Amino acid sequence: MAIARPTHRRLFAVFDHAHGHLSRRAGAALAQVEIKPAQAMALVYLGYHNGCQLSELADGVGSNNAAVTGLVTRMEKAGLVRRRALQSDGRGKSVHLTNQGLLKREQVMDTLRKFDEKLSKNFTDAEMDTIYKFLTISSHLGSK
Amino acid sequence: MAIARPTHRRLFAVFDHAHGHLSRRAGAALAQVEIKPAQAMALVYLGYHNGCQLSELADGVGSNNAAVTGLVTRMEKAGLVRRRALQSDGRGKSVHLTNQGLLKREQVMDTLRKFDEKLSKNFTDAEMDTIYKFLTISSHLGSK
DNA sequence: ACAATTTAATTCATATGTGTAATTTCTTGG
DNA sequence: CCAAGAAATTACACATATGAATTAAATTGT
Repeated sequence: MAIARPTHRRLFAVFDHAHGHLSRRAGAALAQVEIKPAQAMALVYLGYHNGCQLSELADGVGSNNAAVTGLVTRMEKAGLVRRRALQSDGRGKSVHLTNQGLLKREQVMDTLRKFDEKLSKNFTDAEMDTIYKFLTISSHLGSK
Repeated sequence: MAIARPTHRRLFAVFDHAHGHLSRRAGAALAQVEIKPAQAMALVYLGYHNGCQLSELADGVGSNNAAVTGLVTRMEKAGLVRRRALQSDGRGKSVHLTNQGLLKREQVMDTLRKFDEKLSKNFTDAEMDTIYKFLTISSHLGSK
């Protein structure tokens, strides 16, 4: 057999392609609750780690510090979160959900729950475990 | 069992998180051949569909028409591709790899091949089939 | 204590993606 | 042929991501 493991070829290209389409679909769904995907992801993460620092949020949403600075600034302007200086470390700042941010997060969670169901409904539990494992490992290949 | 299919929860969030990290890693690898991920994806696609129209390229890289206009403009400026008017349809334009673009594409393919190998080495063929199926289906949930 | 290093956040220039509107060019029904 | 609609591309405003450089604050080695 001359062609080995053909389905494994161009894995990143296929992954990136899928992300482009999925991200657009998710964006359309999230537009119904008037929020952009990046801000929605930040809201979801903050629900589990409210009051974390900007750096942690950056890693939590798969982004970097520079991107999160702008993201949090826009979200602050929209009244979804607010920064607070750390007493323990003069360099760091923590990010906190406002009441409005909490409310928006619930709408986001509802929207994403439906979206996730559509995404996973054609797969068995075992298959989803494999997919989840792949995504998790990919996130930690070189977190730095 | 109160908690059903826990690993399936927050699927899109996990996917987006993984893409963020992977994309950064790929960007670092591709920086060695001095090209950005989006342009690299376009080069890869054009290798298989040289001379296609902008619209087809947009779908091929999981993006949209407006994004591709700017992308092709930057790539044209970099000497990697060039636009050509269609004789058959005055509205459309086709995109063609230059010799420089072809050369760059080979470097990109080498870089991505190594990257893909790292990504897939912890999975069996059967698991990769599942992952590939998930990514492919995700791309076609609602292409438009 | 102090200089060198490290770390957190920011700023900047640039690249990229998205929706909406405008432009130009087909295509089609009357 | 002409008006209406559809299609391909572009223009525009804005949100987002990245690397590099900057600033301020903490840490470390001596």
